[in-house]
Amino acid sequence: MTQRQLLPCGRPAPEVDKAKSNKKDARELLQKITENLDQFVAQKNLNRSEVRNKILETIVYEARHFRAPDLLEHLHRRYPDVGKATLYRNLPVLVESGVLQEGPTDSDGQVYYELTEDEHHDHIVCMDCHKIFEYQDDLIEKRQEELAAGMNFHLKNHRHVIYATCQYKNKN
Amino acid sequence: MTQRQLLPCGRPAPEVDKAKSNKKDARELLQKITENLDQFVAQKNLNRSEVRNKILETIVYEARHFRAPDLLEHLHRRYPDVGKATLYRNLPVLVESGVLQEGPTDSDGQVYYELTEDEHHDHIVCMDCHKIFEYQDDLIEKRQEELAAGMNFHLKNHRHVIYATCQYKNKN
DNA sequence: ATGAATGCAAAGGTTTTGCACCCCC
DNA sequence: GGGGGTGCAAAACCTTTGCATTCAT
Repeated sequence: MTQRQLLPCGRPAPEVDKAKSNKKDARELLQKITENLDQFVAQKNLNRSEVRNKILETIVYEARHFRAPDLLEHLHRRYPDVGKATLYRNLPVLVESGVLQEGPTDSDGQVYYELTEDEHHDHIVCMDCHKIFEYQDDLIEKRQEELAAGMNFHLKNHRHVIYATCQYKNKN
Repeated sequence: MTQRQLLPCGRPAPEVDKAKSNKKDARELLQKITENLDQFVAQKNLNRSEVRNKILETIVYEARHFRAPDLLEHLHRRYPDVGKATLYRNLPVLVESGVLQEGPTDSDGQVYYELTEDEHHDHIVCMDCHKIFEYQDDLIEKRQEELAAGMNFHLKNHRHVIYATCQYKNKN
């Protein structure tokens, strides 16, 4: 079981930055998800688009775990000329293509997106101090595949969030 | 492992209505969550409020599983004079008090609330036909308690959603 | 040439906030 | 009396949509 810490809004806490660099190298990751997207685009007879690549790039370099408005902000810093409507029109495409998935909501109901190709992890959030930790447990991973199979479903994805209180009593 | 079906928006499918009547009797449930809320209110030195009781009542009788705007609509049908700001101001209180919890998001990212005191269940949603099934699995329930304990967290709650495709190939 | 993708601005919907008033303790 | 709690209206915020234009194939 592994564990590492994120700040409430999903940004990595300072001590996790090292862990972040352990993630797939950004260039490699970007290339992989670009391929995935291209494949989806081809299959659906859509057109390739430069803006979508800018969005992918921004996600990989700035916000692997984000809410739509956050990504919009990052995107505008990198590419001020991209319209927000375009981002909002593309998010569902990225989800459909499997590049993105919805991540956990924080304790205030905000929906996050995250890269599917990034390391898989689940989340445990502290209801007192609102810190978000990541963990990964093979037993649960395995069990839910059995469950889905038992219900005649083909498991595609899942989200597991534990709400709890941690031992550090720093409220808010 | 139990399973029953909800419509995409979380409303019970017709054949589940029977199951719904198996739930805790509404009056009893309302009383219980009212007590829970009262306790929270006392502990936090808040004031009791008639409007909050109206909200609880509406939740129990109209919408045990809802998005904020849905609840607002129900509330206004029962109590047209309650301001929407009041509802939005009270939702976080109800979550903090433990009466409500965030439910699963549907595949379009909408956040739902649900009664904590209602039967516990997790959700499996079909990414093709968007049906939502409920299930409950003791092994996973137990395992995540161990996990939380192992991380020195005190487990309060959790959410587990499986995204999958079901065997019925009825897209949309 | 055709359908997809885009930017802009406007619209739509949801949630929050300021303020005056009221109510609970 | 003081600090919640409330309703109203306005504001803020997020997301979607219409439309004219540009782009990819």
